[in-house]
Amino acid sequence: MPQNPKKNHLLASLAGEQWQRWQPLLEHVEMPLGLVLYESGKTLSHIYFPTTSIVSLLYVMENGASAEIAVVGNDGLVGVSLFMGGGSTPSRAVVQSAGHGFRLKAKAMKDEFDKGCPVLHLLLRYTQALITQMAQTAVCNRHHTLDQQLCRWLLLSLDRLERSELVMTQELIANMLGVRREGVTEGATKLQKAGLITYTRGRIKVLDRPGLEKRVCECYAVVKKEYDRLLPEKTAA
Amino acid sequence: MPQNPKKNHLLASLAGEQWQRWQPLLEHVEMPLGLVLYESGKTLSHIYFPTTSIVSLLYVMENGASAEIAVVGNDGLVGVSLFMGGGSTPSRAVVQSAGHGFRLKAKAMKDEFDKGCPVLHLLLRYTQALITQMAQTAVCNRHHTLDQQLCRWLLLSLDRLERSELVMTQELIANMLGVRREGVTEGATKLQKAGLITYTRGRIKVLDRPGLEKRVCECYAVVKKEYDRLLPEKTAA
DNA sequence: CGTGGTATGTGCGCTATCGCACATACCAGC
DNA sequence: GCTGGTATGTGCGATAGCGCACATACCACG
Repeated sequence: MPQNPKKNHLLASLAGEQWQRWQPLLEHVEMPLGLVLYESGKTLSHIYFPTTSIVSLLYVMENGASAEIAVVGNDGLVGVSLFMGGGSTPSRAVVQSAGHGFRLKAKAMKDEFDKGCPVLHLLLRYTQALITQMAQTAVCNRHHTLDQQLCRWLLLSLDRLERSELVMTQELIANMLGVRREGVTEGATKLQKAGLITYTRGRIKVLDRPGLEKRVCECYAVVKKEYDRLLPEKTAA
Repeated sequence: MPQNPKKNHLLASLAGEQWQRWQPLLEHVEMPLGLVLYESGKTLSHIYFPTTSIVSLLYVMENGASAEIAVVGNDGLVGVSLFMGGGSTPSRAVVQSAGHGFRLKAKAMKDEFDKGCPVLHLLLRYTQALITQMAQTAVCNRHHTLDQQLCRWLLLSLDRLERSELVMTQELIANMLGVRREGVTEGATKLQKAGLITYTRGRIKVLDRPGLEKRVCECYAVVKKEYDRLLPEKTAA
């Protein structure tokens, strides 16, 4: 049942009276592959809480090339700029793995945030975790090989879904990582030959997660550790 | 007089009663080259407001290589994790250009933040601007040439100082950009030959700022625009 | 059961950057 | 004014990833 908001870890950690207030405001939404939740520079109308979907925050360059800045799944929310005060960002949010989620009207969100301490602190801690993911993306882009980045990306995505299978073409992954499609093919072939994954026409199944973790660069662990530290409720769930 | 806290744009935009409360809490500090304001993972004791110095947030990898995640100067503050709730981050903050600044005790800062709306919103908007800088660093690392990144770095640093001269060896710049020192030498030589800068043993003087802006990638403008949008007080100052 | 479109595999020359090894050039202090 | 240390310039082979051009393979739909 994708209709359960509590599948989102942030929503899951809302308690008592807070939850009573939010529950009626949450609107269940389907999130098909490719749906754009917000466009660069546009004011956000809603804030999204993915449950069974994954959303990429990505920057699209003038020449059309792109690069992913961060991934958001059932661990978080899309649209921090709403409560951070900017109302928009220079990035785009696109559904990268189809599924479901919930959303909250911008105004309702902002009122809630300004009102009070419990949510405020939770949301800010989440934002800090997201900052870490962005920072680490920058580092990884600079220093690590395509193979390592592919592993990082797979693991980050897996952590944000319940399944061990991703519906995702190599072309799409290449857009996210900001590399050539052929490069992803090569990397994926290596992983396949090593028996870590199998994939067929847009479906990647992870067979050996520990194997991926052995190949990934330190960036993955840094991000994971920081999410666990800042959002311990999630780990418990 | 580097003793004037109002040289920092965030402090400058504090008004009336708010400012009255903060002023006595601010401690003037000298910030020599290489000073580490906080270490990866360590709890912050103070929050820093640079006035005439520049601080780099940088991630140091296991193998010792590094990459800059963002630059902070008189436009902002070092230590957002304090009010974001984490208290630490996986990055290090190092003084990259010697100068002065002010600091505030962690506890005082946190109390102020929790207390109230006016500062809270200012600080969050600043944090969002910082997020943009990080995101753009990731993009730039992925897609742009060393030459372009060098221009971006010079411009970002210049914007955060009052002078048009940077005290900075090529070795240091290389650490920030996460590239080889020789690469910086090459890039800098090109800029020198083009008459855009002159430099001698750790001193870079910018002769032709518009020239740099012509060479830089879009990343610089994206970041600048977002800072201006989110922190309009600064532009006025 | 063929057919067209999408997804994946592979080869090849090109370029930016790396890693390393030096050559020079500048400055400070004796 | 020499000398040692730091900063900068340069050359060269190695390589990861790019751009492009195709070859194949799979699936959906008629």
